[in-house]
Amino acid sequence: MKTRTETLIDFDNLREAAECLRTLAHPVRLRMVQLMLRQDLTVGQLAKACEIPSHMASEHLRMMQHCGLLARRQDGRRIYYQVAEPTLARIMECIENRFSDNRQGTLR
Amino acid sequence: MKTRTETLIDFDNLREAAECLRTLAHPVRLRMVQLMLRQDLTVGQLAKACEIPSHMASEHLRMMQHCGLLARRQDGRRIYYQVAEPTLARIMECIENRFSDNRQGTLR
DNA sequence: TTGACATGTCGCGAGATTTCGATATAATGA
DNA sequence: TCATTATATCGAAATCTCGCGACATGTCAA
Repeated sequence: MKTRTETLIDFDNLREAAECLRTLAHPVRLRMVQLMLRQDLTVGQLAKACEIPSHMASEHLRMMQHCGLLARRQDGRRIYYQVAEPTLARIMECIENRFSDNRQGTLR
Repeated sequence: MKTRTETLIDFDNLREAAECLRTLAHPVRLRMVQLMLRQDLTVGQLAKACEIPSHMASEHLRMMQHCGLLARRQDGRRIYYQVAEPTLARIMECIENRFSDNRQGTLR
């Protein structure tokens, strides 16, 4: 049986969690995660979908890989990134539920 | 039946989602949310629990209220904040599962 | 080997965020 | 009213982030 304080995260882990969230907290990176959860895409395809130059897409993806959210796979000169952290899919579900336009008006 | 593109959030909403996540993405604010999900606490109590001066607690709380995550209730000169966004509880569950120390080693 | 393509790295300047002390407001009790 | 307590606001300094152009690397096809 778990007490509630067992799930109080210690401060070092909170710092790490905050870093991951801060990395995720960018409109382009959120879109990229949404796309990656739906299909396998290269850096260039993700860049095009987000309407940014591919060298900037590369940087966003590197940031997310760096904090463990993404994994990288190479195929020739194409690089594919995919979601590596299962929790991320669940968090995106929450966000999609809350921020999709086709929702029954709660807040705002 | 939903197609997947129905849940692709438009860019304005992504910006808003990113702002909420950025607001959440701070170790002290994460701790505060954890505490508020467990019990009703005043600004001063939250400040003490987080070992920060209460005027800084006040500022963190204001930020979270500003983007709709918290609600504010006054009782005399005490102010109580509480989680107003149901999604936040679900996101914190995800984070607690992923970052609690008593977990079966997945990443890292 | 050469050229083109795909991705990654570097460093800059503008702007945002964090932390903090000082000060302000507002409610309470003596 | 006056002092005290609880919370909030302001403004400055240090630090971090964003978007970008310029350049670098690595892979392939001819």
